[in-house]
Amino acid sequence: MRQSQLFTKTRREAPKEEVSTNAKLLIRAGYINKEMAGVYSFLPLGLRVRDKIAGIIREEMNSVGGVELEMTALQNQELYEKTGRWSDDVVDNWFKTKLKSGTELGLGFTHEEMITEMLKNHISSYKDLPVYAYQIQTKFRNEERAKSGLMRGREFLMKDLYSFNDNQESLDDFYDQMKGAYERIFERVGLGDLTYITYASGGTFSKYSHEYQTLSEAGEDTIYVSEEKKLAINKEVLTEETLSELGVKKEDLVEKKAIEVGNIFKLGTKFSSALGLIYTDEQGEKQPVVMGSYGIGLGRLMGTVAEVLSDDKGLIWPKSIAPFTLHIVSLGIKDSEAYKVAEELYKHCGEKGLEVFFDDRDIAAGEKFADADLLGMPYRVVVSDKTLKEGKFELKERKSGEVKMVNLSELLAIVK
RNA sequence: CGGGGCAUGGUGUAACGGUAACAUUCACGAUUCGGGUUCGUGAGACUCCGGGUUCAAAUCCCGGCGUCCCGACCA
Repeated sequence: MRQSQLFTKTRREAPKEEVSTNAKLLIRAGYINKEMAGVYSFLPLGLRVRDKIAGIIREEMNSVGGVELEMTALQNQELYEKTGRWSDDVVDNWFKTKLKSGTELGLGFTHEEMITEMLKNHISSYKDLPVYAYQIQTKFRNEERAKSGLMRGREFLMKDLYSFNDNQESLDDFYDQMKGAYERIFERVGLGDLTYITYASGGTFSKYSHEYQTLSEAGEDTIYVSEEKKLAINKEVLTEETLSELGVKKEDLVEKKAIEVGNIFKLGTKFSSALGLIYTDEQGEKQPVVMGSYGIGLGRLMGTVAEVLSDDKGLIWPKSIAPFTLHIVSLGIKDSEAYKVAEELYKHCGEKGLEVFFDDRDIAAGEKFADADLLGMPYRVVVSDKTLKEGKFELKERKSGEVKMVNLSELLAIVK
């Protein structure tokens, strides 16, 4: 893509009301636009990042047998009455609205009820199980306090997978597979080193649920990390009992702030019993389906990467989720030799299947460099009279700042 | 939901109770061309909304909306 075609503009300064690093940088760089507290639009570059994240999540969900669908945001009251979750006293972050007829509706903050109800049309025998269905869909939560940019929003895209198994053992087995999938997701988006599986409160049907927590001062959660075991314990379940069960000593744990980037949860038969999602087993007995749910907030994940992988100059995207891999900066004005060479390079890289962003604008070099740093593509290549004289390209890695003079094939090999 | 802060051109900041200023941005013209170059000319504001005090309110007081932070909450 040519930068001259991108309508978003970078800013020198972040809006004063934004304090969090992720919001400041993403707004300054033109990745997102704030509509109101906790509600952000995704602009072209931001959308590309979010789509990349979605792609990684899809691959990993599919790899453990997930099948994608999409449910609606509008949800009906009756369904939630059956599980007791319609009342504002029980769920305090509902957005509710009404049909013209006066019938009340809810804007979905989650989809356990809806998918369970829907699957009654599709599951009746043990032969129909397991079912692993997921979606990447917009959730609405009327948070009393939205905060920290993309970290806690009122409208946000979430991947939610729901598992349906015939018994606890098969649920447990799938649950472990999901742990693997989640680890791979966080690894692939560049947060692997900072992300810990974290034991958290499990609710009615299981002792623990698991959160994936990424270390960051911007986090809302306090966790206790065991570096040795590569796990953490949420403050909310830090008890003697937990410690002995996990085989860790209190003194080996380090208290840290962290961002919850994902969570997985065994639901048991809470929803299937309440809504009547029943199957017939091999013996002809009726049994409630055993469920689990598994969430990742895409915006929050993107915000987390922006938060922990950036520096004072701007964003630093891992190649896997960068909007573009290579940022070509031409320092020549239109029709100059440098511009022509840069354009050739742009076309050539495009033909090679590289995702390239071409700064073809006729502005000062300093501004281009500042923008490139702010936008944070993994690699920047400069084409100028200086580099032409040497017959090479100047390649800079955003993360390390390392600069190399390379020829075309070297360039392609590194950036690939 | 408790507590606290902030609201002024698109953005960031000034302005003792007395004509709203500067930077940036934007437009035009030069200049420059490896780290937001330099200069000129212009454009852009019912100072968040509603009340009140005062001869006079961006400024003081009350209420509201918005927003940020701390806490509480958080499948």
